[in-house]
Amino acid sequence: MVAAATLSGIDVFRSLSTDDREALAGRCESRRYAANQQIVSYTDSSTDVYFIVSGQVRATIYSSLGKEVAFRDIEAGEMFGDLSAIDGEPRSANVVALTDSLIVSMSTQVFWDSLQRYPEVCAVVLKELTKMVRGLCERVVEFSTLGVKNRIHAELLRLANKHMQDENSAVISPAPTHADIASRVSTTREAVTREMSHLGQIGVIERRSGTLVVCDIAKLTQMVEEVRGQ
Amino acid sequence: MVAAATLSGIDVFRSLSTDDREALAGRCESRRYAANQQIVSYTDSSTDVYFIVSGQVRATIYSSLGKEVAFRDIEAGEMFGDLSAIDGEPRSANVVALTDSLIVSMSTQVFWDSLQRYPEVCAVVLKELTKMVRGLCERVVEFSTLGVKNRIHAELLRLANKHMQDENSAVISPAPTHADIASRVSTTREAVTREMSHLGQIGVIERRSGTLVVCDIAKLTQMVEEVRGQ
DNA sequence: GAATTTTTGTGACAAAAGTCACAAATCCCC
DNA sequence: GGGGATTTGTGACTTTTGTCACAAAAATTC
Repeated sequence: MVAAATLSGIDVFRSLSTDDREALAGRCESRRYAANQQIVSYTDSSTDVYFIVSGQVRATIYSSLGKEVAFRDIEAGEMFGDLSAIDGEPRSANVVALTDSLIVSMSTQVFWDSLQRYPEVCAVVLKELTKMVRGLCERVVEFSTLGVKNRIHAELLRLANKHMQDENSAVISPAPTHADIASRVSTTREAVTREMSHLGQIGVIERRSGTLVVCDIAKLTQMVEEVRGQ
Repeated sequence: MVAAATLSGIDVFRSLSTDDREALAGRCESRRYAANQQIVSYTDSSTDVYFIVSGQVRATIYSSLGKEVAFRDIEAGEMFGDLSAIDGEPRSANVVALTDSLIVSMSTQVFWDSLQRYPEVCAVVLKELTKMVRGLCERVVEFSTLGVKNRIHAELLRLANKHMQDENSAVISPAPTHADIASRVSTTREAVTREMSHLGQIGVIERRSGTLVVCDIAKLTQMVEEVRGQ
């Protein structure tokens, strides 16, 4: 059982009236997860849908045997587990809490009910799926057309755009580790280290204590498409 | 204006009653496209949704500058252009007719209407999007974890699964060109040629006139995950 | 069925990316 | 504020992938 107010922070339900939200809240569960705790495993066959009230969570995909790929980080207000709820197939990813998190879950049944009953909810879900498709397309194109260095640029750019400070610079805090970036663009930690120190030398990024500063977004933007990384 | 019968071949509308289909058909247009004719360009800002009544069509994504990636082939009964209709963003891909095709189009407005009015339609659209997400995830994982040879195996396997003949073999006709396969898995034509002649030597595939025969699907399946291509 | 045009096959070489092995720098926790 | 754990930096080397340049084979066209 969940308080109606809890759902007001969830993107998908934001447009509902308080009454509707209350009705829905009565049919959800909520639970806390500690950092590093597993929430969904790509082996299990549950089909619940989850909503992050607070905290942050990471989805990791696995290849048919073993290797893992950082897939996406999911923030407060967002949803995950919808794929399995929609098509009934097994989960596509492992989901682990990055920080202590409060998470609401809903059965497939209730989820479908709400999609049918509230067109606004349905619209938001459609839009989220669409956004995922576009994001994934971008990633596929990136893998197909960009070399490792350029993919690193692209990833830094994405990070920068999420943390814009002013027109041309961004402060990313806490700074992601090189290994982290490497896993997102599928390369090795070493390649990231090398390229990032190069970017440091030419003054595009800078690192101070625990933060990463992108000083020249314009230049980085331009570098993404340049074939020669140097 | 479109005959109601025309829509009965479209997956998304299959579940509707004849009456509903008729109502909807009155609000659609239909048009023929010749092979190689462009249907949607990734530059234009239309937001119509298209449904393939007959024929076959190919969507190609473009990177921010120039390079193209074969994205997916779309068959009779399927839909495209839904992304832009849902989120209002520009088209993500070029779409070109592969064969002479008959295509029905529907305005964004009518599309949303039908999503709201007919829950079955909405459910199918949600499922299609989900399927795209899963397919793209698979592709991303593939790029991240598999080398070129293994990606070629995986692509052949996908083709084979679409054209199964019996338990362990498939006949693909017409055979795709090597350049075609190369573009789907993002490598060079030469790499495909080399790997395919190797597969021929070990008896996994065989080519006869215009067709490609996968004789040993089991072996191919096993090879996808093997690190050594040989 | 001769002449093109497209596809396929292959070798030699160049460039890109990954691996390994360690040293140095930072971070974090009592 | 010392000490262990984690993260970063870097060189040497291997493997993978792509590029170029042609020749051979097939498919198409007229």
